Amino acid sequence: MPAHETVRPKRSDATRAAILSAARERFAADGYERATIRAIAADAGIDPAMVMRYYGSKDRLFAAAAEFDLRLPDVATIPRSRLGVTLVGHFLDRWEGDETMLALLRAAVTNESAAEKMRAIFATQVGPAAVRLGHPPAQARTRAGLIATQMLGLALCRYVLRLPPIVAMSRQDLVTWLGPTVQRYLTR
Amino acid sequence: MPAHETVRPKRSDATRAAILSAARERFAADGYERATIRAIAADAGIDPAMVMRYYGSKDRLFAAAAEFDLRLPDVATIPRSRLGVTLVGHFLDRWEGDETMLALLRAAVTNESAAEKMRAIFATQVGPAAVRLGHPPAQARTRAGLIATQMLGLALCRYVLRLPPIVAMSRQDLVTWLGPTVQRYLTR
DNA sequence: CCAGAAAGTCAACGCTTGTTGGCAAACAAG
DNA sequence: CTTGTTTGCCAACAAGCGTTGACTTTCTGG
Repeated sequence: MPAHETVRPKRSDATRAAILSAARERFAADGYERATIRAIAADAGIDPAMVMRYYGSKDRLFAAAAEFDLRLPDVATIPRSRLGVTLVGHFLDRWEGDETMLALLRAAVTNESAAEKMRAIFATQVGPAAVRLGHPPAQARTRAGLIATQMLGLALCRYVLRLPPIVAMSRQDLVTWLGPTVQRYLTR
Repeated sequence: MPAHETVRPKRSDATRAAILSAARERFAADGYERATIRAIAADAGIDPAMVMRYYGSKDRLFAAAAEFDLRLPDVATIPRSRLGVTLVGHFLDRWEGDETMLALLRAAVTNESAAEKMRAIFATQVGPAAVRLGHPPAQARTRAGLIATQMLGLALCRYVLRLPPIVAMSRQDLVTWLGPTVQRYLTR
């Protein structure tokens, strides 16, 4: 197989993608243990055995389905005074457009490898942003953690627990209320 | 049985208590579905059938084990400027001394009746506190929800996900950082 | 001391789960 | 057309689950 040619898409790619998409949905809706391979396979319209063939085990399927990048903007390009509101808005966009984060959050509560993935996201994606703002590394890690408490708490209350007052709030309301909090955690 | 006499403690009360205590531990450590009746019974040193006899079903056992009262102090007696730090300290005390809240949080992510219980706690215990501070009811509910995002987010990161920077922080650090946030959510 | 109730044990049920191996159909290459 | 490989389905497994009913042991009131 010549390396310079584009690899021809395999016939099974569509199935793989269908499995991954169904898996994200189920993990997001039900959490790790209640999302069954059989249900995921049924959603994808294929046999449970195919899930095993392509992903090996439920654990590895979850690992593949929960790959997530926050895609944080470069904080250096954001006006200092608008850091908080911008980031809160970005988190909301990133979560509502893709249920991967919800799957990860629901699973992380009872699954250790999912929890580890969540820790890695804040350590490797939010932490460096705080460093770029001029904070020493140790302090940057703390600030990233504080942002996690507020933003994951928001996700928990709005999407998982569905607290009525939080569900009722508009995107703008949330940005207005939580923006200053994140601003303070990031800039003192 | 004369009503004026104290009811003699039944012989089974110790067992009932042991089951409840083991159940709280397991639900807190493993979440609702991974905490098995068999494991709870083993921890309590009795047969799984006893759990069924005394609590009827796993659902009802959980309901009994997750009864929780925040025991919020009367906000009217707290100096206005210290409301935030006082409440954050109180939440921390209430959570570290009793794993019921952790059991409830872990279970609420995948169990609807646990989620309902969590919603009720903030609606009936935190909401009224905001009303007592002079806010109109609708606004008080919103404020209680905002406090939930921050305090449940803290519990999630510190006790469930175990984010290292949040685990490393002292009680005093947390009060200092989160106090002003809760203060703002409560007093504008 | 004795009958009846309470407390506790034991073995099993029906069901669901992740996972496996064998076999049929569809495709690709010669 | 004939191979060999890829893709897929089917049936079954071993294990674990919540739950049940029959049985034995322990206590208690008269």
